[in-house]
Parts: sequence; structure tokens; C-alpha cells
Amino acid sequence: MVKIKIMPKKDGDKTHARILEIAEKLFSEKGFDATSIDNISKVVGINKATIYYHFKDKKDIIMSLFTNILTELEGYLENDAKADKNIREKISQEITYMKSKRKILSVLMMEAMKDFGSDVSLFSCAVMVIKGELKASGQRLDELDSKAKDYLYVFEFFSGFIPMITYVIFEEKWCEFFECNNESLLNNFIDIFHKTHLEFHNI
Amino acid sequence: MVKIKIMPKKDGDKTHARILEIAEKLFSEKGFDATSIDNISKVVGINKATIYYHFKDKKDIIMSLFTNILTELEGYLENDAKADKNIREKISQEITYMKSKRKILSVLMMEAMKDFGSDVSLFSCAVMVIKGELKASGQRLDELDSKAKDYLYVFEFFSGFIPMITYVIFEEKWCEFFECNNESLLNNFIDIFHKTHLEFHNI
Amino acid sequence: MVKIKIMPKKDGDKTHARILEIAEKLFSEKGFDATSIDNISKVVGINKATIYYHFKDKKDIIMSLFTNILTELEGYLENDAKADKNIREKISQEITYMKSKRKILSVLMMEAMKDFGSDVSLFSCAVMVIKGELKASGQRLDELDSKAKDYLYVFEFFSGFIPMITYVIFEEKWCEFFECNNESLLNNFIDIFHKTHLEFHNI
Amino acid sequence: MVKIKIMPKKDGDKTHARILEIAEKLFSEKGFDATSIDNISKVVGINKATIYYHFKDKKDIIMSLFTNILTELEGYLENDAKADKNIREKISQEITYMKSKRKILSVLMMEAMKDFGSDVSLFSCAVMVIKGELKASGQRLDELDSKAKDYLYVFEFFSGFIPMITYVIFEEKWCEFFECNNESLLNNFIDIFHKTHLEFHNI
DNA sequence: CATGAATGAGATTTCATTCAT
DNA sequence: GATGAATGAAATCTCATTCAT
Repeated sequence: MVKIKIMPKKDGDKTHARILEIAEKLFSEKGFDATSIDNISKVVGINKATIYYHFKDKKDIIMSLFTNILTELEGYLENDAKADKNIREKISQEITYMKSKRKILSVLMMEAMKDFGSDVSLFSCAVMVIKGELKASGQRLDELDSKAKDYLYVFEFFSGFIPMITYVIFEEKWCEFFECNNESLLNNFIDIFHKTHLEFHNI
Repeated sequence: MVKIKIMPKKDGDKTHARILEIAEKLFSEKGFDATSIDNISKVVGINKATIYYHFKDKKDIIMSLFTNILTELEGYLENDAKADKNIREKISQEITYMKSKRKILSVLMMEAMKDFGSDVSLFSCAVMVIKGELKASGQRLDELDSKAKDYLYVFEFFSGFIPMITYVIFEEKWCEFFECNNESLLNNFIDIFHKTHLEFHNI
Repeated sequence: MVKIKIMPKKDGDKTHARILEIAEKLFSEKGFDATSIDNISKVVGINKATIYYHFKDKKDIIMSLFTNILTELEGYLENDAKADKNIREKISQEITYMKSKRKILSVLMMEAMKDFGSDVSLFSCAVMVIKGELKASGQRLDELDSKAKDYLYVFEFFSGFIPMITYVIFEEKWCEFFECNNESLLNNFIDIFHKTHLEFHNI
Repeated sequence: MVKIKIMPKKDGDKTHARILEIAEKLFSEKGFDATSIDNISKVVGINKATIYYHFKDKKDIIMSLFTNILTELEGYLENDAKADKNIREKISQEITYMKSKRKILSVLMMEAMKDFGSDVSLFSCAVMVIKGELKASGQRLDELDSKAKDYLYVFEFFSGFIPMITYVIFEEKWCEFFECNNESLLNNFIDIFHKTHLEFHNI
């Protein structure tokens, strides 16, 4: 789609986006609670109050991030589903994509793990990914009975989605801790992910 | 009522333990950063300053928790290793144990996910569990070469340890979100965990 | 629907009036200091900056309100003075009028009570009302000597003006607190106001 | 009662009292909303946070003030009722007492006048004063029927309590505005108060 | 061992106000 | 006439921490 700039779109959109971008970065670095609005505003290079012009409160920022990732994921999965590649290629590509979303995924995870006031966007996110995954592999969820669906979700989540995103989140730290290089870790992970998860997709 | 002091055992031990207990609870509920010393002291029912008598600072509390879980795990794994049960029984028992450590495990995870100032006790914890696991299943790590060891760790961590503890952490929230009951979820999980992880132990 | 602009009367006049109207309402509800420009603009349904197009600053809004009530009062008293009714009718009508000005009167009172930065429009207002009152009852202020005038003002203010406007301001809250109905309160008040104030007008 | 200082009573009580004292002063000067915690703390000469050690929040301060004045009033009225003086003396003494409570009374009035979130301690206060008044003048409230009681309250409040406290509140400003001296104002007021209110007590 | 009192620093949020468009 | 965007200053309140007792 071609987007014609008739009117010099107001600068506010840019600021809004910048705030989200920086917030995502900082939240993933230090966690939501340890990141202050002041911190965000300083990194963005704007006044603290400007953040409150664009967002209702601190929670509104993280919620915007969550909404955005869900929307984006939807788009990605639709396009992804059409593509026809071999499984090895696909998983590699998926990891690459997940890595590009690494920051928001870690925030999603951290927030989901709290017992109180936790946000379950992680689950919404997982559901979307799982549905996309199944569609891509030719399966139809609506043909399954409730029990089978339950089973499938548990399988996809705990042996697929979670290992995948924890891999993406922990990759760097893993290499540091176990003193290995990223490439061999990636190869090992792909191999294992294949055996312990993808293998079962074809049954 | 007369209170006889038989053993001059310090009352402080009890307080110390209570602080850790409550801190663990609150950290897992709201996260480390969102839990204040004031909050802890009020729930424990002591003065804020008392916490600083028992712990150097806030970080000292979480570190104590981490140290304790590592120590405890060590003991558990040693005893566990000796026991000789069938695999199904063992996994069920392990889940039960993990559930009893649910709170601290979620804190461990949340803190490990931060990019900055993160604590990798989660990895130390994983290493211990993995070693215990292997010892129990008769394998000897020191007989393996570096490459195989690397592979094993990745396998055990991402297809075993992580699914297990995320299961324990998310169990309640999962049932709520997907409107299922705990028992059927547990059964599904055990079945899947068996297929996607334990199955490979015997190879 | 076709909208025909007969008179190019500026829309701004309407906005200006709406701002004053809403400001009066909010000031009387929460007090001047607890009412923000933001609050006003949102209720009016305009942009915050628009308020600054119509008014110099926040103080300008309240001052406009005060000026307006003084002007209005002037007009009211002139017309009122001509009318020739019995005392009972007059007081009832006066209460009705005061009630219609209830909001601004409470603002006037609240602001007058501050020790610092207080506004004495309340006194100006009282003076006008008292003069009007006297004119209506055939008395001539300029015939009185300074001492008598002083006395008269004190009398009119503390036994007339103040009871009247506090009645109007507290009416609702009184009924709620003392669990009585408005009508019986009004009757009681008129009766008392008559005895403790109006009675002395005829001497 | 003799109070023996066995232990050097903690300083906190003094701080607590000082905060209330200063808050009362500032609230009456600028109003509750225009008085900042920072302002209070600076005048008291303590850290802002110390105020939050002693009071839950800003509202807690004003509420404490209101509770205290009610308690104090109770004590005053009990003692006052016993005293046997002539009416002129009594009213003069009452004005003196009211003047000493001027600050809190103006706060009480200002807050009562707000339409939303207003506090009706003013009414509680008035009820106490009225009851005390009646007891002192030998009347018994419980002998009156509901209607008479309603009437009495309206009478006492609007022709007695309100003129009295508005007099106390506005005294200074009145003299400034009308360029008169305090003494003559007081004399005028007492005379008028007598005629328009006290006179009716003896009926 | 434990506490009451206090604090400096900083958190989130709101304020009145401005200005280019 | 009106608005979107922005801001410096200040508001309320919380934080981790200290210290004398």
C-alpha cells in the first residue's frame, strides 16, 4: 500500500512510537517495576510530562506494548502461514523472528509470572502462535474435540512455545554462563526442538 | 501464664525465617521490585528496622532465598537419587516437589529474565537438577566429552527443566484462562512431558 | 440538515460562556484549587489551550465569574427594587434567586475565607445586596451617619446576608445530615429569617 | 493530674503535634488544596517523608484536625455549661474561645462548602455547640418533639452558630475592607447577636 | 533483638502554561 | 478560534536505609 504524505503528519506519532520503543527496551532490561518513567523520558530525550500526554499512566505503556505485539503477531502469522518451506528452514526463520521480538517477549513472560496483577497476554500470544502453527501444518483445530484441543494446547505451549521463547530470552546469558558460542547453542537447540517438538507435528 | 525458657534459643531465628517466608511469598506475587521492605515488615508484623537487623539490605533477602533453594535442592536430589521408583511415579513426585517450591522458582525465573542486573541462580539451580537427574538415571556426566555435555544441558534445560517449572508456575493461571481443571491439565502435561522429554532419557 | 448562518456571531462567545459555566460548577464542587484547567477543558469538551485563548490564566476565570455575578446582581437588584410585594413573597423570591446563584456564591464564600490571597468580592457583593435591600425598604443610606451605617452593615451582613447564603449553600447537605425534607427546612428557615432579621427592617 | 516522666517520652508525639499545628495554620491561610505537604514539612522543619510517617496521607491530617476540634469542643462545652455567668459575659467569652479556634473553624467551613468530597464535621461541630448551648440555658432537647427540635436546630445554626463563626472568620478582613476598628465591630456584633439570636433563647 | 522516628532520594502523576500551526 | 504537543515545576506519596534507644 502506498502512503502519501499530504499533510506533514504531526510529530506526536513519532514521539509516541519512540516512547514505546524505549520503554520496551528498558522494561526488558530491568523489568517493568524497576524502570521509571523518568528513566524512559530521559532516554527518549523528552520531558517526563510528555509521556503522560501520550499515555494515561505507566500501565498504559506496557499494555500498549502488549496490544501491539498481539497485532503484529497476527499479521506475521498470516503471511507466514502462506509460505511453503521445509521444516528446518521454517523453524530457523521463526527463531529469527522471535529474536527480533525478544524484548517484548521477555516482558510478556516476566509479567505473566507474577501471581497478582499479572497479565495473561502471554497466553493470548501463545494461542495465536499455536493456531498459526497448526494452520500452517495443515491441521484444523475446529475438527478436534474439546479434549484433544486441550491436549494440543498443552503440548504446543509447554514443548513448543515456551522452550522457543525461553531459548530466545536466555540465549545470551546461557552462552555467558556455560561459556559456549551462540552458533553451537543454536544448532543444538534446533536439533532438540526438532526432536522434542516438531517431530510430533507430523503424526 | 508462666513462660519457661528451657532453651535460650534466640527468637530471632524465627523472625529471620518468617521474613524469608513472607518475602518469598510477596516476591512471587508482585515481583521483587514491586515488593517493598515496608510491605514485608507489615505482613510479618514486625518493625521495618528489624529486617535490617536480620538482612544487610533488600538484595540480601532475595539472595538468601536463592542460596536456600540451592542448598535445599542439593539435599533433595541426593535423597531422591537413591530412591528407586518407576518413571511415572518419579515424575509425579517431582512435580509435587516443584510445586512446593513454586514461589521461589517463579522469583528465580523472573529475576533471570532481566537483561541487566539479572541473577543466574536459575542456571545454577538447573545445573544441579540436571546433574541429579542424570545420576539418578545412571548416566555419568564426566564420561561425556564437552560437545555431548553441551548438547545434554541444552536438552535437559529447554525440554525438561523449563517446561517443568513453567508448568508449575503457570498451572493455576492456565486453568483459569483456558477454563480447564487442574487434574486433566496435570495428566496432559505428564503425558506430554513423558513423550517430549523423559522418553529420550533412556536412549 | 442545512445550517444557515444568519449572523456571523462568533462561536467563541459560546465557548467562552461554556467555560465559565463549567468552571463555576467545578469550582463549587471541589473548590478553586482542586479544580484543574485540564478538568474544565475535558468537561467542556475543548482543548486545554482553548481556555488560554479565552482567559489569561486560571485566576482570570474565577475573576470573570466574580465580575459577572456582581454585574448580574446589580441588574437584579434594580429590577427587584421596583417590584412591590409583601415581605413574605419577597423573601421567598429572594431565596429562589439566591439558589439559582448558589454555585458562584459558594465559590465566593470559600475564596473569601482564606486568610492569604483571599478575594473579598463577597463583601462587594454583600454591599450591593444590602444597598439594594435598603433602597427597597425605603431607607436611605446617605442620610445615616458613619456609626449608624457601620452598625447597619454589620446587622445586614451577619444576620441577613450570611444566613441567607449559607442556607442556600448548605440546604442539600443539611437535609442529608439531619434527615429532613427540603420543604420543611425552607419553611423553618423563612420563619426564622423573618423573626431574626426581617422583623428589624421595619423599625 | 500529675504526669511523671519516667521515660523520656519519645519525640514523635511532639512532631505529630507540630505537624497538626502548622497544617491548621496553613490550611486556614491558603485552604486545604493550596497547601502542599512540602510546605507543611518545611515550616515544621522536618523532612517531607516524616509527615507520611505520622499521617497516612494528606486527608488524614485534616481529618485528625477535625477529630481533635470535636474532642476539644466536647471538653470545653462541659466545663462551660457548669459556669454561671450573665449572658453578656458569656457571649463575650464564647467569642474569645471561638477566636482561639478561628483557624480550624475556617477550614471546617471551607471544606463543608464543597459540593463533592465535602466534610460535614461542621455540622457535627454545630450539633455539639447547640446541645451545649441549650443545656447551659436550661432547656432539654429530649423533651421536644421532632418538629420543634428541627426548628430549634435551624434557628441555632443559621442565626447563632453561623453568624458567630463567620464573624470570627471575617473579623479582620471586615475591618480592612470597611475601614473600621475591631473594637467597634465587636461591640456592634455583640449587640446585634444579642438582639437577633440570644434574645430568643429566653422565650 | 527489636523498634520508633526520621530522612534523602526518587517514584508516579498532575499542574498551569506556552507555542507553532 | 482552536488544537496537538510539549514542558518546567511541583504535587502526593513511597522507597530503601539509618540510628539512637
